Amino acid sequence: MSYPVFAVTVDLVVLTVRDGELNVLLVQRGLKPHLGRWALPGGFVHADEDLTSAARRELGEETGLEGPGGHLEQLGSYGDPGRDPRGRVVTVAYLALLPDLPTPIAGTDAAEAAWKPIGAHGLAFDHDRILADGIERARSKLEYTPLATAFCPPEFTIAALRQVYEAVWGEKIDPRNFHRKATTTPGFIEPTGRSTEGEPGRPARLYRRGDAALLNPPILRRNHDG
Amino acid sequence: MSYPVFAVTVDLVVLTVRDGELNVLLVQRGLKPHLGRWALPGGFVHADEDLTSAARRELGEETGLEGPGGHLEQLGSYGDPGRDPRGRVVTVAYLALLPDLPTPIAGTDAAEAAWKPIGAHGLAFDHDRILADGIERARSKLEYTPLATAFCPPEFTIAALRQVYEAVWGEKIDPRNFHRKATTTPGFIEPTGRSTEGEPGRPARLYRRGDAALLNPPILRRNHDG
DNA sequence: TCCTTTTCTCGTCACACTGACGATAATCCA
DNA sequence: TGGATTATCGTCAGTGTGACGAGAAAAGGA
Repeated sequence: MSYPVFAVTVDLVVLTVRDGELNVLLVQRGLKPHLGRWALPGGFVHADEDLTSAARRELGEETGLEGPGGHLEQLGSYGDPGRDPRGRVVTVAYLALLPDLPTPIAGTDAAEAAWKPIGAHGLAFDHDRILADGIERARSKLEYTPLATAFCPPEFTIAALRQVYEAVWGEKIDPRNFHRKATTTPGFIEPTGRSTEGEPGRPARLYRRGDAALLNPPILRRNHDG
Repeated sequence: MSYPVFAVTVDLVVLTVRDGELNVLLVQRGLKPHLGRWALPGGFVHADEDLTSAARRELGEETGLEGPGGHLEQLGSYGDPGRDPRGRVVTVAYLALLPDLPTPIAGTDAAEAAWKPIGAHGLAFDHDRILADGIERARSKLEYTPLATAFCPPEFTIAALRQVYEAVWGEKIDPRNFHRKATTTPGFIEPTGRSTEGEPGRPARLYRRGDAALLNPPILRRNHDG
């Protein structure tokens, strides 16, 4: 039996919230093709490596951290002929949601790595589309899952959680209604008993993520026809 | 630059509703490996072929029909080393939802093709897991999208639409509440003006799918902790 | 024809959830 | 000490939903 030969890569859409804004991890390519252009971090899947393991390895190489917290899931595969001038390359994209981390480190084949606000970048390959798909997946998952906590450190305030929603969705949310929603949705968050100190305003109680896999009822965006 | 070499296949989770039961299209393998075992239909991606095009081609070869109606979307990729004894094979799984069709035709490399009720099959490769993922995707999508109409012919009654939900979710739904929900959710279905004839009971109005991409508000299952 | 059965369609009611917003509590800072 | 700031709790009207009653419109049998 004969069949076409492919190369397989993983590419990562790594999202975090910095200063109330949704950011994506990009690398400046240090190799051809698209040398010097910004792209999603990624690389070839090794010969005896699981797809998810490859994604985790790349994530560790690019961020230097895969510690507790955070979230990694498969986003989808992209394999148009001609998407990579080197030949027939199928990429399996993964979506990672991380709490705000120190500055990323450049990988071996990247000249530079940096957090960038989401928006119009002219990324290499078909990475603009992959990024758009990842953002839409994140926006959607915040509605039905407790994944917003993946953007937060292990202990967080309800206000910090609300700011995650506001950053990812790009819309303001009433703090009082969100507080009620977060505290009454079963399994979403659990109180730790501790509170913040030294911050302006009334101290806020600290929570950790709950054990629910789905939010019931969900937290729905106002208007999204997409 | 050197990197590992892969083969890429597409596999299809083709679902339909027959006699009030959710069915999946399976083929009996006519080639090694796993000769004689049931498996999801699929095949290798051609040298100059888009992933989605490959999925559509395989769907046409297996069902003999890709006419109007129905739905096809990418489900996910599976690439564990060792999932295929022939070597390193990554498969891109697609989910297809179709109205009840005539008996499928066996493809070139399949001994037989048949609709089977979903349940415990000992499928070839990792197809049991892919099938489970596809079913869960379908169940979830029925909540937030008008995709239940993909299981129906171009014109259908509200009762037929409700039976799709009941078959996919495996739970009974109150006909009166579902009727209210289906008729008041904007963009879900549109009346055609026609009605059924010759069936027992009061004639039912016929509808066609609306133009909404998302159901707002969604139609939520009762209890699903998954 | 008349009655029963079947299924569709419309209504009602209580309850839960949500958005809008007021009010109070608890801290920091000048 | 007083003002600014933020967190937390309450209230209330509007909306959506589950449970259920009841009428409408056909087929089929006595």
